Amino acid sequence: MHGPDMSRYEPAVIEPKWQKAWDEAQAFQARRDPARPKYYVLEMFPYPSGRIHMGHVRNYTMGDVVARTKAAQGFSVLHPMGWDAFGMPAENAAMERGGHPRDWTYGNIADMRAQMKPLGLSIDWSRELATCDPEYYGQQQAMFIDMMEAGLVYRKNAVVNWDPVDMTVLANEQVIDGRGWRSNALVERRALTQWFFKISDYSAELLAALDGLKDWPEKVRLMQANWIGKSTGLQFAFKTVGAPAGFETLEVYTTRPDTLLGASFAAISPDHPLAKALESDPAVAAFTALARKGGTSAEEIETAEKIGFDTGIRVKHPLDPDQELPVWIANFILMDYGTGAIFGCPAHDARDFEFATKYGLPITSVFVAQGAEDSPLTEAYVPMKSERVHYVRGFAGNAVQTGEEAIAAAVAHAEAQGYGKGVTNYRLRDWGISRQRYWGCPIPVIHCATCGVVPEKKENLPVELPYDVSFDKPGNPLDRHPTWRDCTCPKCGAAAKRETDTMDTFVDSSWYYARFTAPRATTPTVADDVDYWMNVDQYIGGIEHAILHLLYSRFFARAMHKTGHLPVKAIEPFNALFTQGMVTHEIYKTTDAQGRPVYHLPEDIVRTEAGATLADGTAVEVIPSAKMSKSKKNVVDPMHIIASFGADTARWFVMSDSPPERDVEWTASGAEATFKHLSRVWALSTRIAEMPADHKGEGDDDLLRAMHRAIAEVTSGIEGFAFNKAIAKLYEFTNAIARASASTVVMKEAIRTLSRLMSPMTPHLAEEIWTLQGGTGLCTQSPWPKADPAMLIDDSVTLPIQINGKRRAEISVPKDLSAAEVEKLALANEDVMRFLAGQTVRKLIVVPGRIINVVV
RNA sequence: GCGGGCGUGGCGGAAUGGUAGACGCGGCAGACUCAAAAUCUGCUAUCGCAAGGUGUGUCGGUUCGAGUCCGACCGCCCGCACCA
Repeated sequence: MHGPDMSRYEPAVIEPKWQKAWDEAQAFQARRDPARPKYYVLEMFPYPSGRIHMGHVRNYTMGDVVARTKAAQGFSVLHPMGWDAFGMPAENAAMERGGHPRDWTYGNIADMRAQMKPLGLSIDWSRELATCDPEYYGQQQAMFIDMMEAGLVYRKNAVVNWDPVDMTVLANEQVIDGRGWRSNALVERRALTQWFFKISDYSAELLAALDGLKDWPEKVRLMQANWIGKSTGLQFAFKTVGAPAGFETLEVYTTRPDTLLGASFAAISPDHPLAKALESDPAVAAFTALARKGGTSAEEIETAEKIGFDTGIRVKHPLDPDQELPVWIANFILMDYGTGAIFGCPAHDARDFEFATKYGLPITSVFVAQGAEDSPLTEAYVPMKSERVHYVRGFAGNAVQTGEEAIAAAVAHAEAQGYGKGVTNYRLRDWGISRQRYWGCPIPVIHCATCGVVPEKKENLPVELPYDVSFDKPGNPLDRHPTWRDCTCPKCGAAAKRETDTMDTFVDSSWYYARFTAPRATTPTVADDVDYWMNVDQYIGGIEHAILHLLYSRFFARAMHKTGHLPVKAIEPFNALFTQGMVTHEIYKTTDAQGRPVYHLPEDIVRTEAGATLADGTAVEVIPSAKMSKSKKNVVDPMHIIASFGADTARWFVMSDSPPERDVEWTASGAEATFKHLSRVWALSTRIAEMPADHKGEGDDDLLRAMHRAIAEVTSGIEGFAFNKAIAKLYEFTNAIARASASTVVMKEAIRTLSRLMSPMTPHLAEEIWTLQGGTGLCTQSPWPKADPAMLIDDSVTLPIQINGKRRAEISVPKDLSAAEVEKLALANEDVMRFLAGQTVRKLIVVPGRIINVVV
C-alpha cells in the first residue's frame, strides 16, 4: 500500500497538500465586504535580496498569526505582500557580475517568492507588487507631478557627499571615514541641484500628531520627536560693522536669550553666505575649506577640535550699542540649523566655553547658582532650564528665577523693544530625494531651455527606465543614454532634456501600503478601496525603520491627502505599530595560521559535552548569540529548517520562548524540540481518532474547563501580542488533553479546539487534525472558538495563608464563601495555629479569591 | 554628553501590589530495549537529613504584603549627538 503513513507526522506531505487546498478555496483573497469589519495587517515588505532569512520568517509569521486570527474572528482581512525592489544592490550586482539590474531583481523576486510560499502564509498573492514595476512607479510619478503642483516639491542647491570615482551622491551612512564605502575614494562635499520634498512644512504637525499614535511603541514616538527636534528661542539681527555690502545685519538664533548679556562673540558657519562673501580673501577661503573638510564618522565629530577664524567684522550688542563683538567663522556652526549664525555665551554653553578658552575670548557669567559668588569659571555652568538660579546680568536685573522664566522675559523684552522675535525651530530638514543612479523611479520632469523645469504630461507616464544601459563606466547610465535623455518639451515642443536623477527608494516605500488597496488601478489609489481598507490596522516591522521610513510615510500620506489620493482619515496610515526583535544565533569561531578569525556555519558544528568542535575534532570557540549575519556565518537557512522539520516547526519556534519585541535565539535543540512537540500533538490526535465513538470516560467537565481556559488565554495572548504566552498555554492544554481520560466526544471536541487555537501558528497541522477529527470545511475558514465565561470560574479556590507576609499554609474553600467564614477556617488551620503559637492576632486581611494575611 | 529601556534558576522566559520561577530548553533518575536511539513517567532555584532558612543587580523607603511602587547607586543594551 502506498500513500501517507498515518502513524507519523510528515510535514513534507501535509504542508503542500493544505497550501493547495487554500489556493483552490481562494481562502486569503481580500474582499471588500461592507457587511463585515475590515482588518488590514501589513508587514514591512522585503528587499528582494534573493534569499529569505529567519528574520523574515519571524516577521511574516507574526503578521500571519494576526491575520489568521482576525479572519477567524469574522473580519474581512487584507494581508498583502510586495517587494521594495529599487536600490543600489541591483546596480552593484550589475557592475560586479554583469547582467542587468532588472533581470537580477525579478530573478530574486521569483526566488524569494518560491521560498516564502512554503511557509503557508495567509497572503493575498493576487495583490503582489514590486516597486520597480512600471505599473507602480508610473503612479508614483503621477503623484510626484501632483505634489509639484501642490508646492510640496522643489529644487535647490544642496551640499552632498559626492563620490568622485563612482560619480554619485552617497548617503551619510555610505561614507566610512571620509571615503566612499565601495570606491574607497575620498568623498567631497559638493553643491548640487537636488529635488526635495517639503517635509519641513509638516514639522509641527508630524510632531503634534505623535500624541495620537497610542498604539505605537513609546520608544518610536520618542525617537521621531527627537528627530523632528523642536526648539523655541529668539531670533534677532546684529548690526554689523565693517561687513561687505548686503551684510548690514547678521541674523542669529538662540534658545537661551536670557544669556544675551553674557555674549562675547558671534560665530557663523563656514557655509554661511557671509563666509562665502569673504572667501575672496585667500586666508578665509583656506580656513573655510579646512573647516568644511571635517569627517563624517561619529568619532571624528566627537573628537573634532573647534577651530575658528576671526573675520575682523564686528557686530553691535543689541542692548548696548557701545559694546562690539567679534565675528568668527567656526567649524561647529551648522548652516542648516537656525540661521547658521549664533552669539557665543561661553559662561553657559560648553561648546562656546571651549571655543572662548582656546581663542582668549571673555567669559562673563549671566547667572550663578543660588548662594554662589560670581567668580571665574573652569567650565561652562549649564543648569536645567527649570532650575532656579541667581541672575547677576539678567533682564529682570538682579533676580532669582528659573531659566524658563528668564527666557520668557528676554523674549518679551526683545519683542517689546523690537530688536528680535520669539521663533520655533525644527531640526527636521527637507527630504532630499535625488539620486544619480539608474535603478530607481525616474523623476518625471523635463528641462527646457525656454520653459525651464516642466513636468512630463500624465498621458506619457510612466517615464520608463530604458533597458539598454551598461554599467561598465562609472556614473549614471541615464546621463549617457541620448535617446532616452533627449526629448521634446511638453509645453513648447522644443528639443529638451529629461531629468536623469531618480528618486530615493524611501519614496517607493512611503505609499505601498495605500497601493495594496488597489494594486492594479490606473490611478495611484481608488477612493472606494482606500476608504474601505485604510488605515493599516497593524503594521509590523523592524525597529531600524523607526525614524526614516515611518516618518517619510507619515509625511507622504499627508501629501497624498493634499493631492487627493488619500482620505483625511489616512494621514496617519498606521493605526498600530509593532517592532519585532531579531533572530539571533551563537557564533562559532576558530583562528587560522595567521591568527585571523574564521567563522563556521552552525550545520558544520558538532556539540560535545565540553563545548563544540568541527567534524574533524578541532575545538571551536562559541561566542554568545548575536544577530544572524552572513559575515559571522551564524545563519540558519529557513529552507533547511522547512526541509527537515516543516514550516509549522519554523513558525512555532520563532513565536515561542521570547516575547516578540525581544530577540529570539535560534537553537538547534529548540527547533528539534518544537518538531517533537508537534509530532506529539499529531500522535495524540491519531490516538483520539482511534477511540471507540461511544466510549464514556471520566473527568469530562475538567477537560472542558481546561479547554475554555485555553480558549480565553490563547486568544488574549494573541490579541496582546504575547505569542510566547499563547504558546505556553497551548502546551498546557496539550498536556491536559494527553493526561485526560474523558469521553470520546469530549476528547474530540478538545483536540478540535486545540487545532483551531494552534492554527494561526501551525496552520497545516491544524487542518490535518481538524479533518481527522470530523471538523467541517477548512479549519482556516471556521470561526474562532469562544470561551464560555461560566466555565472559567472554578467552584473552589485555593487560598494561601501568610503570617506576617510569609506563606505558611493554604486552604481550599468554596468560591462564594464569605470573608468571615474564610477567616474562621484560616485561623482554625493547624499549620496556622502552630505558627501563631498562641500569639494575639492584631490584624487579619482577607483578599477574596486571592490571599489571607495574618498579622501578629 | 542627552534621551530611553532592561537586570528573575544552568538557559529562553512567566507572574492586574497578593502562593516567585508558568511554559519550554537543558540536566538527572526510572520504564521499555540484549543494547542504543526514539518514546513514555517522574524530579529539577538554593542551603539543609528534616523542621525550616535564604532568594528577583546593590542599598534604603512606602505597604498587612514589593520582582512589581518610590529614592539613590552599580551593570548592560538601544537611539541621538557640535542642533545654538
